[in-house]
Amino acid sequence: MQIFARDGYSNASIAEVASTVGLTLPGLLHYFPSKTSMLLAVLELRDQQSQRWLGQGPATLEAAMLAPPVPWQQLLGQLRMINRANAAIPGVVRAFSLLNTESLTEHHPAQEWFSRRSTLVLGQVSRSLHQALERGEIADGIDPDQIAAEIMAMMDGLQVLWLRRPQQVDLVRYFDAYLDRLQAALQR
Amino acid sequence: MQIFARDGYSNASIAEVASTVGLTLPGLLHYFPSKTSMLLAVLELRDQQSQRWLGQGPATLEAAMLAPPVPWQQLLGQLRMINRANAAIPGVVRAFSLLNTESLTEHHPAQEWFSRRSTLVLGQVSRSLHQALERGEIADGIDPDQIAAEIMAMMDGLQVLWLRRPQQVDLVRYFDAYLDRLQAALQR
DNA sequence: GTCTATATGCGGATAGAC
DNA sequence: GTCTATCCGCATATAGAC
Repeated sequence: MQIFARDGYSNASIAEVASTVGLTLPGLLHYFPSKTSMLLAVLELRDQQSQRWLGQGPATLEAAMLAPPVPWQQLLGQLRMINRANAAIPGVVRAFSLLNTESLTEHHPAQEWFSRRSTLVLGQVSRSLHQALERGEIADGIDPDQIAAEIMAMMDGLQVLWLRRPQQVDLVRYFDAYLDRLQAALQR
Repeated sequence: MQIFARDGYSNASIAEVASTVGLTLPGLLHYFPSKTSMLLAVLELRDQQSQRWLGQGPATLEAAMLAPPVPWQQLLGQLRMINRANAAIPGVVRAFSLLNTESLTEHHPAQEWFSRRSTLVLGQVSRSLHQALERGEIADGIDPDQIAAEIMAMMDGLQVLWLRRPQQVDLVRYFDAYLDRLQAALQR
């Protein structure tokens, strides 16, 4: 994770990972047979972490999509908490910001993972808002898909800007301010 | 630009650039003495393009920061137009999205360029809003720096999401919807 | 201005000893 | 389980002929 955070995936050298953990390259490759398998292990680690954050939710991502939607106020609260937690682990955020765009290239081993992640996040937010619409909890004319994409774009975009200018960009305060305004607009 | 758009910078091979334009590698290096110089040429090209978009504005970026701020409504209109233009050139957007995060790594040759770009964009938006505040054109309690970072994060974040899911994410409509709501909130 | 040939280095991965 | 030695490919860049 440290090396991927510093160099991204394709630019990282697993030989350096090996020496960092006090092994030679073949020694490390005994545990992870290829560079790709190392990356997938890191992504899997993140999946486990996410599940811990989201508490006692459904076990698999598919199950989460099938379960009844989370109330929208609660969901936005969860996103605030995730963002807050992210602000304390810039290395992890860095790794995933780099991997996120890097995985836009063809045949990238993390492509599936990020595609899946966006499907999940967009889907969850969209479904929550859709439910709120049906119940008349939020204003008509709201497009759940648009709002969902907006929120995800803001989270990821703010992270990149924060990584570039940590002194000027306050990740927590800025995201909260954005969500405050969004919530006010939705409720109207 | 094509090759950088497909592979990013460090992953791109200038030998492939050479063969794409019908040259051998040394033939290409006759014009661009190094890979880095090619990248800088691409960035410079983008600078020229930006200047054309922003019309008859100040010639240099420094001059733009010293000139009186653009009225905020007009500035947001310019951002809408830039976003609209971007939607027609996914290859360029792709190249710069990849380079943007890639340049977060140390010693990356595009680091300065993107750092400078963020300084400029954040500064311009922030100054416009600051002026509007002084004139009482927008609501008190607005933080110009926060709003500026928000807008830039949204532009860059939406681009990445759009590149990943072009079918689901409508770059123009989503950004306009976001700015509509932001403008309404500012004016209140 | 463009080429062939080459220098040089680093990358991931494997063979096989211990 | 970890090592040394090695293979192989691809990268940027250079030398020097034409």
